Amino acid sequence: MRTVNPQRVENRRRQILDAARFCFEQKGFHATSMAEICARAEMSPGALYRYFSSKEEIIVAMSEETNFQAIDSLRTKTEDVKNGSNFLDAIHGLLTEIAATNFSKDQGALCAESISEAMRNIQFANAASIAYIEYQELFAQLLELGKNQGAIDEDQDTLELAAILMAIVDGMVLRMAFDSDFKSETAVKWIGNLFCRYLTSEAKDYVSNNFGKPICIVDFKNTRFPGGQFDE
Amino acid sequence: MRTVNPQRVENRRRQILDAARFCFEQKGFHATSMAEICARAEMSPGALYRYFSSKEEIIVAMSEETNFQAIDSLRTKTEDVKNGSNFLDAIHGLLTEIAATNFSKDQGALCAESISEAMRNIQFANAASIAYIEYQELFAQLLELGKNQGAIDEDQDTLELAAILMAIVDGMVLRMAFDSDFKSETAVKWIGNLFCRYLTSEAKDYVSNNFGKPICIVDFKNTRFPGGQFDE
DNA sequence: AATAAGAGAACGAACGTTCGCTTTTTTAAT
DNA sequence: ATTAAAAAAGCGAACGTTCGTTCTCTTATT
Repeated sequence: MRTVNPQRVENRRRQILDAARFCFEQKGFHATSMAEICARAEMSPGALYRYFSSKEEIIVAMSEETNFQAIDSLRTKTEDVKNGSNFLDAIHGLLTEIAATNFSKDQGALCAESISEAMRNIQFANAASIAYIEYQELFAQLLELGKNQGAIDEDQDTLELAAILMAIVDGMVLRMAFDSDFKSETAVKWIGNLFCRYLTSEAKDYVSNNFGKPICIVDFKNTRFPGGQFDE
Repeated sequence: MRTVNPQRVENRRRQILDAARFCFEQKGFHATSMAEICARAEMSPGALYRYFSSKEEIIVAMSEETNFQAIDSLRTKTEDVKNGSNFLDAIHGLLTEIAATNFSKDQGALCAESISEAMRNIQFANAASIAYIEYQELFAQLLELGKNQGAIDEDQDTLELAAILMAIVDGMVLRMAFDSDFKSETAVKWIGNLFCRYLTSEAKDYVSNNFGKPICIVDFKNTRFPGGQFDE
């Protein structure tokens, strides 16, 4: 009597999710057929359906994975600041990371389709909604730490500010999908620029004193922001 | 010998586009079947296909119509400022209009799906791209007029600023689709808030002097911005 | 009479999923 | 160690459904 091998199951699921992500990024959820995922995963439909019971389940699993990674990264940053790191460093690092993983045509397209999907698919919407709220609350926590360090005005509603900044990042991501002239560097520069406009005058002074540029045109990409340069 | 009646053709196309828009807003492009559009337009497939040769053609036509309307509205606003209207009034009016026509769950969903569609459908992408660039250039013109009125810093790249503001509005629209707690009023308030952060100190003084609030928490919705209140 | 306009059944392709069968692997008895 | 049983794993053709589109026939209009 043969028993299931959990490790093999895990490997197979990994293989399928990787294949699915590859396809979805290039063609989107609906334009990707199961046959294409099977081909990429080097697996027959019969085999694939042993590990996921539907296409929808694959979409949801892949998205949950993405969400989890984003939240995990933000959590790390927040912990760092709790443990004494500089708030502006953390923001800078976060933005760098977001730019690296999300600021591309493919990610923009996937992001757009995820939002469409959330509108039509209740299971997907729930997963996304939970992740969104968790991210927002964590981000608000980080901004709150920014307040403690005197970088953000006391009277800002950090939860709302978090939501707005997230929406802005999304807007940039989507614009990137849509307009190939809209570059990652432009988005990073402007997110830095407008974020700086929400800094306290103390935080602005700190940046100005260190880098000798008026804060209103500070450029995360081309000036040295506390914490160093963008790689590449 | 019977002749084609151009008026009837126009009416029929109108009927189809209205039906399509209704369906697309609720269910999206791909989830809406031709049968549903036919039902809503009270027309058989045979009849419908006399006026549009494919579903794609309907999608493109509907989107072009939307784009044209948005551009036309912006053009009017820009002309007004050219003819001596106050720049901040125009921005306020524009935002009011955008909020009324785009800040809803359905519009957000449609916007997301349009971006997805543009990624996969070259014809759609071209139409959207042309419209986007036209909108951006017009908006930059308007911002340039804002410079002339001393409301925006001389050294701002208005074309880039236009792109960023458009991306931000898109981000809000999409967030609204996704998160039912994210209200139109919140989006309007914050767009106003952050727009104000790009105003010159003269423009800020103008707002402060008239409304006695520090510009950094100015609220387009709850304070009287030059040009009046939001309806409803 | 001629043809535009419309109706609706039917077609055909695409696609997610299933099903019957084969192969591989594990287990346990010899 | 060998082997046979049992079930897991895998394969791929086929199924059933959905849906965009077409085709034929009828009706309306000039």
